[in-house]
Amino acid sequence: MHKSVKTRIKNPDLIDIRRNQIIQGALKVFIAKGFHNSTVREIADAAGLTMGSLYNYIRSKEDIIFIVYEQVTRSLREDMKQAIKEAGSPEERLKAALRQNLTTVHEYQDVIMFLYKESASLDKESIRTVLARETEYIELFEGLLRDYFIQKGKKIEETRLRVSADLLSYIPVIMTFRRWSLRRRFDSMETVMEEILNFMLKGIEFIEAEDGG
Amino acid sequence: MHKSVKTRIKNPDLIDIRRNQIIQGALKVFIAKGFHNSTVREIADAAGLTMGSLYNYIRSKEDIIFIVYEQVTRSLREDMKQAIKEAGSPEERLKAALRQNLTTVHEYQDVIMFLYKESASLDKESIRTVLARETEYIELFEGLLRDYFIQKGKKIEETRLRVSADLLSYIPVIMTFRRWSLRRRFDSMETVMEEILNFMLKGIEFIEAEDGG
Amino acid sequence: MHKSVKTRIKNPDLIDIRRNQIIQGALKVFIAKGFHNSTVREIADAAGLTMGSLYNYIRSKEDIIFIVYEQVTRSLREDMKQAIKEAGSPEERLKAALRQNLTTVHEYQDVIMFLYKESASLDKESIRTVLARETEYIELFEGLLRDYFIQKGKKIEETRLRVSADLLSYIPVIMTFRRWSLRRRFDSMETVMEEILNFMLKGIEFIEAEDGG
Amino acid sequence: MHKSVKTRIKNPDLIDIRRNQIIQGALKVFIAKGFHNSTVREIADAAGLTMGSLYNYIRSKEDIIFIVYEQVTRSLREDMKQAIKEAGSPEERLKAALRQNLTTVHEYQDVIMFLYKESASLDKESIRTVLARETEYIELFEGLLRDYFIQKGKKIEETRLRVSADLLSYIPVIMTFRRWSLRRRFDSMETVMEEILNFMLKGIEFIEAEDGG
DNA sequence: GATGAATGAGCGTTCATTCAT
DNA sequence: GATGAATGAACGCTCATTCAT
Repeated sequence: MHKSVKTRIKNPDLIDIRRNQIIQGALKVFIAKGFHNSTVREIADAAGLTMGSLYNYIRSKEDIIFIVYEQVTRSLREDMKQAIKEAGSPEERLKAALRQNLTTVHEYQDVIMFLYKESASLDKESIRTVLARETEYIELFEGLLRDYFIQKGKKIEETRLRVSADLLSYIPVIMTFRRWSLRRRFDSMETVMEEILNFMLKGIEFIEAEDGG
Repeated sequence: MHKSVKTRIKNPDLIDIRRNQIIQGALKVFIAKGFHNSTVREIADAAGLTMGSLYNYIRSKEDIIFIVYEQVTRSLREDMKQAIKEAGSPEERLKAALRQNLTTVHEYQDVIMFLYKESASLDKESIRTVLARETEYIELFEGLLRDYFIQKGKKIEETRLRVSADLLSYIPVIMTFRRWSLRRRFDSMETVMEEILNFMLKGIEFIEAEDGG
Repeated sequence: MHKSVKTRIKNPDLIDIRRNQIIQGALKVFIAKGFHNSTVREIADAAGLTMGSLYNYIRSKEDIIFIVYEQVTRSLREDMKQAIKEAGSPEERLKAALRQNLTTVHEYQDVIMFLYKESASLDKESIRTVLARETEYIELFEGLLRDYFIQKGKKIEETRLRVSADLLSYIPVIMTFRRWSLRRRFDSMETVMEEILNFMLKGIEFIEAEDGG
Repeated sequence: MHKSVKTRIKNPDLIDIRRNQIIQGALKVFIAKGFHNSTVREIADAAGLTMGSLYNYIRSKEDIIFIVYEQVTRSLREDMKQAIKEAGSPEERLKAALRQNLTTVHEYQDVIMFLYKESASLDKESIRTVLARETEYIELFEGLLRDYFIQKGKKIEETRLRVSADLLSYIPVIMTFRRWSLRRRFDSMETVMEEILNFMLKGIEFIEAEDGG
């Protein structure tokens, strides 16, 4: 499962157990203080491991952030695939994806925030891996948009479609970056999310001038 | 000018000169290596100051990031005000603002990226200050949207208007966060920017189904 | 056989088997990286043992270097005794010893180097044991020199004889300490060895002004 | 003076003062415990510096051993040059060099021992530098031997001459490696040194069968 | 007001050793 | 008698901050 990061431990089940401890603990600490302000000791504590034991399962602090990224992005991808699978028509599938993205981003704001802020803390090779996963995610939206336009009999503009895929996957993240302000300025985040969904749907010409949520 | 950060120095002109040196130097270093990987020594060198002298104008490393934030966000706000001032009708003003936002974000990608990634390095009080400035910026968009809708004679939906203001000011930042991916997938960033602009305009019902750039 | 280092294991045959594994593995690792840069884990791996098993046969890392010293110096002594046994007259025996010493040192340069460099890593008591073995070796040369001088009918100068014994056994080691330099400056090590032999023979007045090798 | 090792300090006089403190302190610690068993903290203490201050003058623990090597070998070279300068004829100069080498090695046994044992602890580049210095030293002996043979009108055998240079510079070191044994077995080290000198002189055919010291 | 050497707490990491299974 | 995960003290090193000059 977590094969790409080398370990001194031989028992693969134990590796999974401990790595999950590490991921949970690290995520808590990283969210609270950011990668650079988190010490390995804190992470070990949060993971319920001793320093020495932690280092039996990773080789460096950077390995920790990498396995956290791996796990979180995998989990997000799987949630998304699950959400789509349950929908029927291309239109429903696209809408389901947009909703899923919104609710996931909302639900895991802290984690999402962490992902965006600390990507620079990954080493070169890890960044490549993570970007590849991100691209997968975007391409999923591309596919959904393509299917939708085909079904609608609309002409597909490649550039527009691909830019839209980027925008659609990212726009919900704005909620995360502006959350302090949004919470103060709006009664419920659900309303905000509806408005964002509308904005996105209009943006891709889904709806022509329907009014509201 | 830079009064909010305490200093040991009496001569106010000197304070401004030195603070600007610090800001320019620090920005260069921060963009290259991030806040945590930049040492105060490097910042001092980049600013053309000695360690001791630097500490005559700031009290801590965190002061540095704060004055950089202050300066950069002020500069962005001023550029925006300038851009709007030159436009005529509410519609032109809004469009000018959207374009200005896009081009500024594009031009100062590194700086924008730095602003977003390192906000966690600001202390509580600084964050409050910076968020207040950000809110000013958003409110500027709110005003432009309001004027535009009034002129158009459209009914103003408060929530939608305010969410849109958030989205419009932040969507261009997507370019920054996804730049590596976008550069690889698109021939020119100008095309991408046009598509983003279209997406935003549609999002706020500016255009009804025009097709293209 | 390896009784002096305490062990938890009862079966003496197994002790010998495992100790030999340890010695062979450790020697390989020590030669490659030196004592301090070798980890017990590496030694265990090289010996084909697990960490836990290794510690059933030694009590500490220092025990390992000690049993390696024991084994290597015993082996060198036995080779020397063998070489002498085969020679006839005192003169032949002395020359055989000098040649054997030279070729052994040449052949086992890495091991010899290790012995000299890492002696400081032995604990006080081990050093005493090892030095005693070394003295045996020197005394062997003393005996050979004494026999030779008696046969020659020469007056024996005790001090000179004993100092010579030290010099004769150690001069070949110069090859080891200066090997990089010697390799660069001379075509063949065989020539160098001949010259060293000549030098030693002259030093003990063996040869009076013969010229060459 | 100590230019080759980078430092954060600007005042060159201070660099020399502190580096000398470091060298003296480090040498004490290294001699007592060897390079690997010495901690940087111990070295800092022995040098009368704090950890942080020490690291203002060197960049790594390996830098410390390098500047120690530099200083010690320079000092040995200078002593040797001084000793030769004062002698007259080639014969006298050669003898002076041999004596100087013997007495220096005797006097600085601990330091010499350290030099020979810990050369492996130098990094690649430092080893090159140190070996170059060593070669200088050997070549000095080569030159003295050459002058001597020319003066004597003897035919010069290149290989023999060069091997002899190696042997002559190194043989005294045997005293250092065997010191515990020698001290026990001989009344005075002066006698031992005389015998070694004789051995060397005979080895290079200086003396033909004179008897004794 | 400028200088830059000094400080020391705290970081990431290693590894000899133990001991429950 | 073998296994290998757990341990934690100690290592080399960094760097924001201070302060005598």
